Amino acid sequence: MARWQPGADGRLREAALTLFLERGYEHTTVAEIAEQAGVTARTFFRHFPDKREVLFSGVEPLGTGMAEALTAAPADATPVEAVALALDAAAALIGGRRDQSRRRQVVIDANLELQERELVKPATLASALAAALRDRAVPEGEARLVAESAVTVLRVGFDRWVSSSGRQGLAGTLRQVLTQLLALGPRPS
Amino acid sequence: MARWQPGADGRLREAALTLFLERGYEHTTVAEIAEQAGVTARTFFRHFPDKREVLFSGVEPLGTGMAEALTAAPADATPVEAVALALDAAAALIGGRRDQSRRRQVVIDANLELQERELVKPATLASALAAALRDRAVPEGEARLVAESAVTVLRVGFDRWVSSSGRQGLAGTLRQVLTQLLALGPRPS
DNA sequence: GTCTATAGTGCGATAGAC
DNA sequence: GTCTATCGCACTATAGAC
Repeated sequence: MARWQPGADGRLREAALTLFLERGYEHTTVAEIAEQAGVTARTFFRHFPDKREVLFSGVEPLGTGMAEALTAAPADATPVEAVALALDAAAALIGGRRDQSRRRQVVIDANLELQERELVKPATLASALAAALRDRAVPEGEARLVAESAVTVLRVGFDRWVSSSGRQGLAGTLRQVLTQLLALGPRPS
Repeated sequence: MARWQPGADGRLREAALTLFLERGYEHTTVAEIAEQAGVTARTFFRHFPDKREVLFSGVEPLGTGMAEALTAAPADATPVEAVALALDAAAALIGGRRDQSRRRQVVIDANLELQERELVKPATLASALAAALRDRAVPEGEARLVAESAVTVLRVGFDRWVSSSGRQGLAGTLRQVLTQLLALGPRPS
């Protein structure tokens, strides 16, 4: 028998989510999470710098993945088209975990400290996307605006998807929200 | 002579901003701010629930003002047209204090704790705007998206305005960014 | 570990506007 | 008289210095 089971990372995430839902974030200790995942507290901190991070570290790949999609988009794609591809990439990354996303949202909504932390994510994500757009030779002003709007679409779409009955996938929801945003024009007088 | 001079609120804000710029947020005590404003520390806390808030409480009227503008917009205005009016209201509220806004930004950019706090503001603002839009019988989904986009425009435009040479007023900048956003369509394939 | 400075609270008293 | 903004002081909690 193996000395340790693989996938400690995912088990820790799952254990944390379960326990946070059961007894609340503040009333759950790292030791309890580790125990439920079959590892020691020391191992927890090897995977996550602090207790909060077990809920948030999963979203870093999102920024990377979306930025990569922007970079990989055809050279002749408009900024908006490139962003649409980045949103597809985001959906591919988290679209399969709707239930987990919903549980995570419940935990965060119940804790003020986590909510503040949750706000940092879209802000850094927007910066990353803006940088990737600038690398595509998109002018500074437009890059910032398009990146922020992409994050808006992601956030609004994600919320819709999480709280919906789930007939539509995340990718479809994001596309739909993007379309809705682009259809807001024409310019008012 | 009066026992106390009126306008303690504004004096405290100004004193705080000046001192924060001089010695940094963390190296300025509430007592010092109060002294410079000609009041006691106890009075500071009667105006602001905590030290950070002296930098942020000024933006609450922004949410109120924008929400009121949304409510007051003509009944036949589209959501986007109503939002344009709300952005005008925002510009009227802070457009005259470009220098103060810039100084405030310098202070916030120098302190992580303040940056986190700064992220909460747009989030609550978006909620307020979404609520005001729903009161205009805008469907839930669209209200959320339009409100978030309005905040995006406000944030991007505000940044441009603060860091620009200032030939263009805030109102003009916001209108310009809104136009740019609405011009992002048409929908990509 | 102790000591100190600071953030932040509770409450009674006071001065002036109305 | 009420109402509001202030002061003054005693207090707790905590973060950092030592």
